Amino acid sequence: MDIEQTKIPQATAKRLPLYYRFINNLHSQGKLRVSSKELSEAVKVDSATIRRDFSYFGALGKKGYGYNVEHLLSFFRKTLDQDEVTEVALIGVGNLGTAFLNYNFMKNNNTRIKIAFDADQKRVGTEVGGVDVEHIDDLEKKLGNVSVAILTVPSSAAQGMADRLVEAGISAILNFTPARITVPSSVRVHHIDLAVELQALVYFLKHYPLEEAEEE
Amino acid sequence: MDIEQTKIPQATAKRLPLYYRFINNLHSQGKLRVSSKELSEAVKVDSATIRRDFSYFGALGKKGYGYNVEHLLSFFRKTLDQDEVTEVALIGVGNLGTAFLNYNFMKNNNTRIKIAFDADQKRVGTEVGGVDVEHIDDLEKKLGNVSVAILTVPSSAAQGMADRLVEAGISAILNFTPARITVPSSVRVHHIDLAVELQALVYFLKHYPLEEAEEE
DNA sequence: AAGAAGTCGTTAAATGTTTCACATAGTAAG
DNA sequence: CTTACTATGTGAAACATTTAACGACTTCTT
Repeated sequence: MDIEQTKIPQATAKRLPLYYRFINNLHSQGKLRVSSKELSEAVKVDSATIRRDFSYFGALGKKGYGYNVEHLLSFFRKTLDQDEVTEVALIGVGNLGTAFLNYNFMKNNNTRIKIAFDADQKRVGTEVGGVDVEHIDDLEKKLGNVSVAILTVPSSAAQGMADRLVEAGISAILNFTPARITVPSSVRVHHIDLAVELQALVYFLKHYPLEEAEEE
Repeated sequence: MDIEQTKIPQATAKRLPLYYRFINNLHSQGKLRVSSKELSEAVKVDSATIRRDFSYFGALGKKGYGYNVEHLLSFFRKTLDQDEVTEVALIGVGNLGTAFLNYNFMKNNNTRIKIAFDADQKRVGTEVGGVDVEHIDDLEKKLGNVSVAILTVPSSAAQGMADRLVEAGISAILNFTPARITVPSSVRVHHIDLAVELQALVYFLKHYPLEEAEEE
């Protein structure tokens, strides 16, 4: 079905959801056409990069005109499987987990947090952001065929939970704990390490001076 | 002072905080030496990449021996300015903001959230995770010489808040809103877009199949 | 209808990052 | 001391990504 798509660079793939959201915005605003230059200003990605990214999917635009918003939107919807919702489980309803549950992922999105798990009996049985919280002991029983998990547990519990998720058949984990988890090569893991992000920003700030402020 | 450091690749710079944390762990465990191979398994970064990264800072190791943990740690502490705390302000004490305030950034870290701001009078005057919450109207008055801001406001407020932060003299913004904010070129912005991260993971899962599970 | 202006899609060049592979220098042991 | 081993640091190759530049085609203007 998508043998060709395998050739799309990862850097491009990571930008697709971003493009999708902005194209969606344009569509809501009733805009009919958009150029790579305009889009570039909105998403802060070089216009040549945008044209290159789009070109991996064939000729989406028209020379001298730009891109038709409607067409672009329906194309991206297909490509990002916006019509097919991916169900997600959230593990660990602490502060960060709660933030996720309350975050409205559904606005432009193809993912739904279907179920949440926590070890704290006080939270079990409650509903957070419209999602039922189950006890972590029932993970295997209640996970169903959910294939993606968001891991927002304390880092000491991360590897153990990852093992259980893998055993339960999960295919991908979005890991928000500082722990670097080990999983079989068939499971995809993305790390988002908030402390590292903040430290890296501070490091860049101190060591990579930007040009001096130009007055607005 | 760090003319040489300007040459360090950004990809390397982003890994430094990660290395630092794991070296710190090893030190706490009383480990005296570590090889690039060992470290590689812990942080999930190729050992050649680790050696290359370290080499930008000169010869930190010894051939045939590896790296002295104590020495590595004190080197990284200096390099990442661990002795000098960078003060951070958090804007928007919603779910995500609260998660940040409760997150213990201080464990291995050179950053401290010193003050938080919110528009909701009910939150003003309270303390979350040990940080006082001030009213957003007092931003300019109470910001002091804080140079980094974490932006966890609704995306509709993002650009406006960014403008105020810039005006108030902030140097770097960690933007958790989906909005792509526009700032003068002297201000550094990093985006972390949770919805995009999740969508990208799902996209990779569907379009970039990993090798089949090898039994553990 | 013709010329001017605009914008894509792409070739080629530049830039950035990772990985291989090995000479070298140090360790460890007898 | 000598030999065997180990693991760094790095030159060079491979790989990945971005950016510049421009020919070709479309739309717009007169």
